[in-house]
Amino acid sequence: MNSSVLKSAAAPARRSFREQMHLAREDAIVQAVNRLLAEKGFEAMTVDEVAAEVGIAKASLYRHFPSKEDLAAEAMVRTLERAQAFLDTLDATLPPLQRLQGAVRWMLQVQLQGEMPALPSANSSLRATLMAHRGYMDRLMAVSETLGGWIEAAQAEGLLDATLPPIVVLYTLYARACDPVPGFLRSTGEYSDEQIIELLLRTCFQGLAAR
Amino acid sequence: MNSSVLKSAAAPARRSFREQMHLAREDAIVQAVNRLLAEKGFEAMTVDEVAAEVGIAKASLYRHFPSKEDLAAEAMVRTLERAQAFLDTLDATLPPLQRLQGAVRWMLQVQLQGEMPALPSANSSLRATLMAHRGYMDRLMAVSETLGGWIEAAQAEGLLDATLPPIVVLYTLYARACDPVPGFLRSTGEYSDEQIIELLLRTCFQGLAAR
DNA sequence: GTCTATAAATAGATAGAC
DNA sequence: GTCTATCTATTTATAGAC
Repeated sequence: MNSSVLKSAAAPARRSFREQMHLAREDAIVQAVNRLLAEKGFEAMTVDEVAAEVGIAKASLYRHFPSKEDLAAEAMVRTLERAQAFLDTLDATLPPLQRLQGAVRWMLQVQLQGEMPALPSANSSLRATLMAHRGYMDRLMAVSETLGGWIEAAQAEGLLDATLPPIVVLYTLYARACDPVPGFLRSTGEYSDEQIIELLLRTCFQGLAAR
Repeated sequence: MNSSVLKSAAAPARRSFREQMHLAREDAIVQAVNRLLAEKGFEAMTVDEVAAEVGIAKASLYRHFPSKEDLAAEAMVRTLERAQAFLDTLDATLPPLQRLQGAVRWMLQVQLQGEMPALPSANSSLRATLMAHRGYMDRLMAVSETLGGWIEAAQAEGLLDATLPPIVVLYTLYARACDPVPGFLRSTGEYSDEQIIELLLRTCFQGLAAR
């Protein structure tokens, strides 16, 4: 056997394997960040906790991500990608209003599973980082355009209140991702997660007033 | 003149003056805390910032309050007292549904004025402090009972969705105090505060779906 | 790339003079 | 009661050996 043949055949495979390991590790990191962001928010989450949860040294974390802000931004990006992927499965299979309800249902499920990273509060250091983060903003725009199209379609069909500006509807839907009500309801122990989601969908789309 | 007479006459007045100064200072402290809690939340707010905003040394702050948690708890208590005082002005003057809407309107106004302290996120160190804080819990119960009575009355009148558990309605109303939508809408520059409040009242009570 | 060890900055809280 | 100065713990981030 020619060693150069071996090399040319094995080298790509080994690099691919390494890359997969690398990606798998980064995935574990981002998952831990996601969970901690959901549990306690950006300010209260510490890099030490992330490292401990992943099971690696803190210095190793900084080989993967340059800062705590970038760590959080990456978690946000992954969540937006998950969201877009889910929206794509809904697209064109249902009437627009039901697609919007499906989107809210998904957000509530992810939140109740403890995997929805908390939005940065008004003046967080994270907010500036995110606004300047190209990957984040691009994906946020993509999701917003998908939802925005559904909103206008649902309004055109007369099923969604057409007197509400679409931006108001969009923000109201987004806000379900960090709604404290699901957590409060769960802490009462009175309702299952499925019941909580159905209740929230009703208050969101039908409102509190009698119909 | 008998000095003991002078003393007995003057001493209470001087102590009252001192007490007023004391209360005025504590009020300034709590106001600063309130503003900072609204702006950046408990974790991101630092005691140094509070001291700087009040214009006193940090050590002086700790003569008034034993810890950062107590500082925040006192701000919460004051806000609950303001809320209860406002609710009392509404009581028995309007139908229950309009009283509930008035309560939400008040919360949104206070929030837009930057005076609504942010609720503690799920696992905040503040949460444990608050749950054990007698003054806070008492006032929270009082507000909840007032609102709870109105909710049941509005449901009995058939104006509020009677198929929703009252606790769900109560939590949904409370959540308006930390709703991120008003801030997002304001940042677009498209709407006045009054318009934002009316839009939020509509989405809250009428829902997003067409009627 | 991972680790241990440590820097550098900042947090909450306190000591002690006045 | 207020101040300056400081303590102690914790945080983000890095250096340098392997």
